[in-house]
Amino acid sequence: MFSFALILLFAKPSPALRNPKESKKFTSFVGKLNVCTYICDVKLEQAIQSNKFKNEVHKAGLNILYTAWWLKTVMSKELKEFGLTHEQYNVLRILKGKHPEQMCVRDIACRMIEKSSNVPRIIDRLELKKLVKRATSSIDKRETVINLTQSGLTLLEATNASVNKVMDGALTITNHDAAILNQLLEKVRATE
Amino acid sequence: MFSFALILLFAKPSPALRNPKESKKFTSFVGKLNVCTYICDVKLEQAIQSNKFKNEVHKAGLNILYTAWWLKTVMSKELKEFGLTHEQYNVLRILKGKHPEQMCVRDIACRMIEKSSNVPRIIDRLELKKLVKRATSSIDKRETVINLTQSGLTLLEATNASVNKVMDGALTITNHDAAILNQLLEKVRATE
DNA sequence: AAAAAATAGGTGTATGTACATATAATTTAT
DNA sequence: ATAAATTATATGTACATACACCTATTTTTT
Repeated sequence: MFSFALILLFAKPSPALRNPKESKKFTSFVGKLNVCTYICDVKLEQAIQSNKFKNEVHKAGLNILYTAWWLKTVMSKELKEFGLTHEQYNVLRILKGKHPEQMCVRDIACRMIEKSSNVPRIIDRLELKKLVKRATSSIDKRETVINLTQSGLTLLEATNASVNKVMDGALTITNHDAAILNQLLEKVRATE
Repeated sequence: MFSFALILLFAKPSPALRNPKESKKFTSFVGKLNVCTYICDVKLEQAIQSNKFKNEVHKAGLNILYTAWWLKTVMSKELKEFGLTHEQYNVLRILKGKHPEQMCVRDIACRMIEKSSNVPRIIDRLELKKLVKRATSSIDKRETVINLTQSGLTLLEATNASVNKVMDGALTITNHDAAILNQLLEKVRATE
């Protein structure tokens, strides 16, 4: 459902037989679909047209990167309906978690999934859309405190239902498998 | 080792006790370290300072996004030594896979991990650095064919060793666990 | 063969990322 | 109490992403 955009971009195989090796490799995976760019691809091998991985660990690294890209694409497609980017939505949700308390920029940055996101500039855009309000903290004048506006709150509520529905639909995994996946991802990151 | 940049940005806890609830939540996780931004964080809860997940599936979604960000950061740090970005490195590796055959832009795009990367512009930068060469295909004049130069090949070889070492060091998971992880990630994406 | 459709690549714009640096305010060290 | 260090935020720049749109070329349709 959210895959149409990419299908439009890439759906048809390259013209005919100019590159027969290519088509062969390709069809050996999935018949006549040009899976290399079909967003619903299941297999990493198809998604990035490679099956030469050094080992399962290396493959897992690529798999994590690819799955994250896939998930972001699915989410962004949904968020676009509401005029929000993934990052703007993330900031709004973080603010909601404390609402009606306000938060300073640093506290928001700490809770971002992508730590190096440039929070001041994301807030610039939310402020332009009047979804949040900025003010200087009276306690510490270095701090900028941010507050959800009523319209920000309303938009977020409207978005949440839609996003949750898509997430539930897209992530086809049981709660039990998800728990194992969570453990493994944390093992992956367990650099000593 | 690759975490210094972020530690510098965020390492010290907020000044004192202005927000005691906050510090408490924080110290209950890891003592005196401000884990929220410590790049080697193991637990997602610490990394994004939240433990209110709808369910394990939802948490897995965030965990995948966070792990991908973490992995990209680790890799990028290493690639910077060679003056390459993650995406430029990805394109070079894809070209190497076919070398000495040349590839057209579309074939490269198909193999990218992040499908919507703007390949022509990434190639612009590689070309400026004389790591690749562009030419118009004689068979189909719409196509631009790209070739690794000798210096591109040399740089890639130098980079690979370094990147593999870091990947092996960073991804602390057994081959067996990685295989399970790969299966689970493919289940996640198995939208019907 | 001519018209229509599709394809490959490129470009423009808004947004975001990565990183260096700047400025004002606050805290710490002396 | 003052100087030095730190903190919070913002800004500038290069690179990348997301998406719309453009042009030249090739393929398909008629």
